Amino acid sequence: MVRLDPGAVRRSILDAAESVVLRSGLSCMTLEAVAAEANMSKGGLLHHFRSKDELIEALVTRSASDWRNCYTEGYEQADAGPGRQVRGLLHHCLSDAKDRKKELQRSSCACFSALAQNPSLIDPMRDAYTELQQRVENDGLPPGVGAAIALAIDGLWIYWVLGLVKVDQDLIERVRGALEKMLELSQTPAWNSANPQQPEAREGNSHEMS
Amino acid sequence: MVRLDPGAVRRSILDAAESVVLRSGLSCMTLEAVAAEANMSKGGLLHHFRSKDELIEALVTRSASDWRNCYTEGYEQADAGPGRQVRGLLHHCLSDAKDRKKELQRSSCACFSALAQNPSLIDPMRDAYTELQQRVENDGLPPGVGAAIALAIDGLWIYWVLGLVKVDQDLIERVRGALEKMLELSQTPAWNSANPQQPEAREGNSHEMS
DNA sequence: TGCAACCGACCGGCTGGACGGTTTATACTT
DNA sequence: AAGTATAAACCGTCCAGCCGGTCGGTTGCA
Repeated sequence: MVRLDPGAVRRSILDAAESVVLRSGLSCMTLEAVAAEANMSKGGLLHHFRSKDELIEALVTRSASDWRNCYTEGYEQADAGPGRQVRGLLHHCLSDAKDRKKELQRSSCACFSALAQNPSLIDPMRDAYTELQQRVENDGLPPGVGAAIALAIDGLWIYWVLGLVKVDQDLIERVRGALEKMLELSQTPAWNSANPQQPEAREGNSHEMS
Repeated sequence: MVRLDPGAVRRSILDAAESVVLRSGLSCMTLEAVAAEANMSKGGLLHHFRSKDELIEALVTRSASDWRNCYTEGYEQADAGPGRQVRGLLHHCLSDAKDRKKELQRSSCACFSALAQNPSLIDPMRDAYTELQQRVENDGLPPGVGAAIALAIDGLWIYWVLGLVKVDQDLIERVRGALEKMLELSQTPAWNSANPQQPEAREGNSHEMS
């Protein structure tokens, strides 16, 4: 048995926890179950995570950082110019990179479940999403376009993660096609001459949804 | 004390359960806590729901039916013609009908949490979303457009429900504006002449995300 | 009288966590 | 090289609290 670096054990425990959640749901994510999945005893597990809450927190943190990596990678791989982040998302998140996506799905799914259990741990996740929102707003596109595209991608993603609709490759391609056309047209004069029905005079409330 | 119709008690219990989940998270949704919130004893609660699972199932079912009502109402209120369902969504789901939205948020949030506990209860929710997906695909718009708009709206909705980003009225308006322009342009020749980067030759895999 | 609504005490199983002990690997000493 | 010290990693048992669910009883409307 080769000595692993300390982080590796923690990672393998987190993997185990995700497996348990994915297989049987959050209510089955007991310390014992996680320990068994990680091939160790509960005592050993508690040596690495001082409490169940700490384990859950680590789960969320890792998932947030995975997500952050995902969209920054997408950004870096996209050509420079307006809409770089959005193009990165479209290519990176709707691509066929099966394995990485599987991993992200695992972690996202477990993370959402964990957050349901303890909503106060949402901060790292919110930070990641808020950062993406800002990146996309400052992407050199007309207002709302980047946000709309990012939202659609996230919607698709969450549908998939939660199993709310069957997300097949056809749906992905149709959506991707529509979003790409939107992206392209948003950079032509046609976009600004478009005349969506007048937003009826907004009454002065500035209430926020949340 | 006026005699309430039997459904009313069940509804008030469901309301109580949602309140508990919203206030303290799923892990605090014990029968005792729900009963207390509903001003009755645990025994009384169990008289109306034979088990906790039955309570959760009712929570999910009600939330799914609320959601279904939301988008069918939107449809009915929209003018006939292509994109009716999508326009209904845009108007209905991104509108200022604060109260109804608050209610929907409550039920959605609690429902998602409950689903984390027992994923096998997802069916009614999936049915509602799948139906919407179909309605939107058969809405007389170019392929993908309706789906993309519905997804963006849902993404926004889920962001808000889960508290993943701060969804303020400005963001809503920007997104709504972009989606409405997309909707309009999708019905002009400019849409079909748009030439999104060729989807690279699809390899023959037809794997689905889920 | 009957029946539905409701109460609250109780039970048993589960689970998080504490804890004392054991193994294993590295560091230090001679 | 051999012995020894030290600490980290890990184990398995135990306990106490919690929580879902049961059940016998009570109330109050029809």
